[in-house]
Amino acid sequence: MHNQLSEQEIIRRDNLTKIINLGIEPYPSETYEVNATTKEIKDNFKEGDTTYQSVSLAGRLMSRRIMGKASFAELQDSTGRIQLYVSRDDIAPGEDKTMYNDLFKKFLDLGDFIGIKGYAFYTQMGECTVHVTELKLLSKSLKPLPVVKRDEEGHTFDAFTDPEQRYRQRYVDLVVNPEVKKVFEQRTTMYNSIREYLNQRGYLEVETPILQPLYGGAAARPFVTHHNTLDMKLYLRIANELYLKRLIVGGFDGVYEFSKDFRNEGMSRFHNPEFTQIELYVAYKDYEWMMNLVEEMVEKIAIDIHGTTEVQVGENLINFKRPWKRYTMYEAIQEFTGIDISEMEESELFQTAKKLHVDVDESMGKGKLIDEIFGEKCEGKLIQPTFITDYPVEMSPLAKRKKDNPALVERFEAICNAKEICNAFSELNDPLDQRSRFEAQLELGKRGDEEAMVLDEDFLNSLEYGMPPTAGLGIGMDRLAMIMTNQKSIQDVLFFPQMKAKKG
RNA sequence: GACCUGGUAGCUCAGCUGGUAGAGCAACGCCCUUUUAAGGCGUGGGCCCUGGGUUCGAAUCCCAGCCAGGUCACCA
Repeated sequence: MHNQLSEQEIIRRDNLTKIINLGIEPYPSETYEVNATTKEIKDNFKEGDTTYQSVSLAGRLMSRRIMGKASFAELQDSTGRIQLYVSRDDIAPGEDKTMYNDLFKKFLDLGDFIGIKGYAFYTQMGECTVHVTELKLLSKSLKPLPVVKRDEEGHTFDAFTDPEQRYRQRYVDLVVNPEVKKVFEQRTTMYNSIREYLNQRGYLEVETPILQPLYGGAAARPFVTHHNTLDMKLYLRIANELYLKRLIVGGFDGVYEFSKDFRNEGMSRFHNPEFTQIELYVAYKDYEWMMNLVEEMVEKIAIDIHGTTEVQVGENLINFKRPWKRYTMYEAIQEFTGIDISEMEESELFQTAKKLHVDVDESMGKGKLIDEIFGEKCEGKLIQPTFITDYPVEMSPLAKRKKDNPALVERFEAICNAKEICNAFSELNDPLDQRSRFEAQLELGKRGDEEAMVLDEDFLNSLEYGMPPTAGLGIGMDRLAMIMTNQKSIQDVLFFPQMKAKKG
């Protein structure tokens, strides 16, 4: 890093002092009253209308085309851009032409925040424009923004595309790439849609600890921290599952939380160290009931964002319209490999996996083998939203066993665009079974599995008081946002994705 | 973690098998009162990611490193 100023930065600082010398405050603090947005004017103003004849707008100056005593410029506010027409004798009506000749033409720079008053009209070229009668500097910009231009056919010139700069300086990305803002607005629509759906059903949005003395509810390596006063080790949560279930024990019928979770693992275009899940727990329900909820809720999300159940994701047009296809894991494997593994024992499964060229090794148990075959042969082919049910018990230490087959659990995932978008099950509420499942996890931990769960004595204590039959759900909000907004990388649905610190 | 690709002006990029660093936009100066991605003419602007090496000479070749993207591996 060098903190040498560039030529353009020096010029802008110079302009700043010239503005101050004119007696103009470059960073005024009073409210600037705005009575319209650029979008509103462009959408509604018609030639000859008496509306928008006294507008007040504020935003950034994004381009300037000076033609002597008159100029065209563009103002960008949070809703878009509109053209401004600035004539010398309007903003500097008397003898003193400083406002136009110096301030507007020389001392303002692209990116400066200005407030303008004026009236809307159409130019001879048919462009909706605001004729400026008053102009005020609201905040001076000292660094040059990238100048991105677009023509009528939507071709972009000199786009600001370098991913590293876009993510590290998201503020610049947002100013200059309007489609980026849209992604994040859609992400928020998704959250609002879910809140609306769940609140309407009477479920309570809650908050549970992020700093936890024990981490649980998922298989992952945690971040570790330390509390000075208590002098104790704390973990950043990897999930909030065990806390929400304690609330069900406590007597709530339905609780949910948008949970920022943290996992100390590798990064990829599907993994950021901190990410968001929504988890939902509803008493007296099971996973079948929860499947219906997911279908209905995700269908609503698509409609709230796009106005239709169909969403274009890369090459694929995905339709979230209910009902979605449902397979048991065995059925899915049979569908995509033609092999029925439902009656197979471990050795036969192992041979089958090898025959299918699935990468397996001797350490894998029956459940893991099935999961590997599914992951390798089926998941990638599931583009339209599909439920997969009945997972092996070994993979699911917090889920309830199936009545008719204790090797399986009442669990489902929804797969969409070849990726898991949710995970849900009938929650295990038998405290004795839960204890033995935790103990099995401890064994895995002793054998070196760094992601094995730890035994949470207080959680078991809560189950011993009694938890009603409960259905639980987790949805990866970032992954779902990627699908709903058609983005290839998780970094594109997070404002500030994690980046390695720059040296220097 | 492995491999591949990249890092040059504020932005987007050229710069071949080594010979003093280039374009467009942006900036600066001058001319222009309804123009439009880019009006005309002119002018500046670079630790060429960092550190070593080879060479008379390195943006370019070699080695090491940093950062990023992609593919794969790992992974609820």
